[in-house]
Parts: sequence; structure tokens; C-alpha cells
Amino acid sequence: MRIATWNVNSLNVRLQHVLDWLATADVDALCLQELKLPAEKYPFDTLREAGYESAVNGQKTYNGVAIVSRLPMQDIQADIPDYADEQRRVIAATIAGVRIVCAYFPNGQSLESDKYRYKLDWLDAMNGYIGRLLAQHERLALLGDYNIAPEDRDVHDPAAWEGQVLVSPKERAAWSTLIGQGMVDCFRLFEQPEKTFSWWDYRMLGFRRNAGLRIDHILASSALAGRCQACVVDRAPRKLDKPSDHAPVVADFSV
DNA sequence: ATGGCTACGATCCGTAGA
Repeated sequence: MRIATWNVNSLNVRLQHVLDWLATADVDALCLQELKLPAEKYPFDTLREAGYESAVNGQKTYNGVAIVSRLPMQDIQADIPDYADEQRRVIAATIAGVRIVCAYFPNGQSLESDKYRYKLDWLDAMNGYIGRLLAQHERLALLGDYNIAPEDRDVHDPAAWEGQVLVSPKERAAWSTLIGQGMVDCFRLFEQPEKTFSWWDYRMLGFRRNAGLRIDHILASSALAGRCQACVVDRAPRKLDKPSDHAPVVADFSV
């Protein structure tokens, strides 16, 4: 089973990139974030013609997530149960016996912002949700744009970013709580090139300078992580004309 | 120099992203 995550920064703008990527990437399921469209405007038919069904939690203008899968999806669940949130950031489904959670974590804007307070609260809720899922599903994966760079080696210039949102101690503590519950960062199971990132700022020639962050992740329960055979960032779509600022992350599992 | 893009929905600028 091969699964991936990609923040597409508007599915309207990036639909052709997604279709082109699906035609070559050979993934069974792809978790999408930042659709920026409501479910009524989701291109279900176009993706179905490409061989993929969709589970969608849409929102106009902001946020919005989907799982597209060429394998059957069961028990589709939108949002974090029992967590009141206007923002459509989470959708889950079971695919080939693996519980897949697709999430667009809040950005936080700045440490002084109300959005940062919201992010920390949301991270608490996500940790609770993952804890409950771990008790129910031996094979669990959480894929998405976490908006957290877990370690300094995931940051192109740690000194410049120190104390900023995406790397702050409280955000990294929430990441550590996920890991402490038993979730495993599939990317770090393998030897990786130095300075591998998944997001690069549109400004300042960020991609050309490789001035990026690794903030898109695939975490797996220990039983599933034990079956992980590869995990890589695919930089190719970031080189296209009018790219998303994020690149896909892909993982293979022997399930 | 704390900016520099990009997308969106409102107009011809503000909000948001990371």
C-alpha cells in the first residue's frame, strides 16, 4: 500500500497538477489539504474518471481536506469528534484495514496571535483523538500538513526561525506528545538527504535556495510503521509552473 | 530592509498562509 499527503493550496488552481501526479505516482490513497472549496464544488467526477473516489470535508476559501483513494473507503468521519471547530481540517477513512487520518493543522500565525492559542488547543484535541484511535486501530496513519517542523534539522535556518511559529517549544511539545503516544515519523525511519523539506516560501526564491521547512508528515502507529518500506518527499511538483508551495510526501507499506 | 509570493473575495486592497 502506497499513501501520500499533499497540501495543494487551492484544488481549483491545482487540479491538473493533482491529476498529473496521480497518473505517475502510483499511490493507492492521497490526502489533500487546503482545498479552499466547498464540497459542492469538489471535482468528484473528474477524479472518479482518473480512478479515485473521494471523501471530502470542504470549506469555501479556507482549509478543506479530502482523501482520494483507488481502494474502497469505509467508516468516513469528518472533523475531530466532539471538538467544536468551524474550520474544516480533518477527515478520516479506513482503507485496506488501515485507519487513515488526513489533517490540516492550524498555522498559528504568530506566538502572540489568538490563532496560536487556537492552534495549541487544536493540537490538544488532535492528541486526544489520536489516543482514542490508537486504542481502536492497530494500523493507524496520520498524514497531513502539521505546520510543525519537529527538529532544527527540519529547518533551513534554525537561528532565523528560533521561537517563531511552526518551531516553537509548545508546538514541538505537542508533536512529542504524538510521538509519546506511539506514533512514528516514517520519514526518519530511513536515511534521508540533508536539508530535505516539504514547504518552500513563494517569496525570496525559497525553492531555488532550498530555504524550506519539513512540516508535512506521515506518522504511523508502531504496528504500521514496522511495515513501512520507504518514505520520501517528491520535489518534482514544486518545480512546475504555478506550483503549490508544498511538495507531496509518500510512504510505502507492506500491507 | 522583517519585504520580496500566491489565492481568494472583495474590488483595484485586505486577509491569510508559513
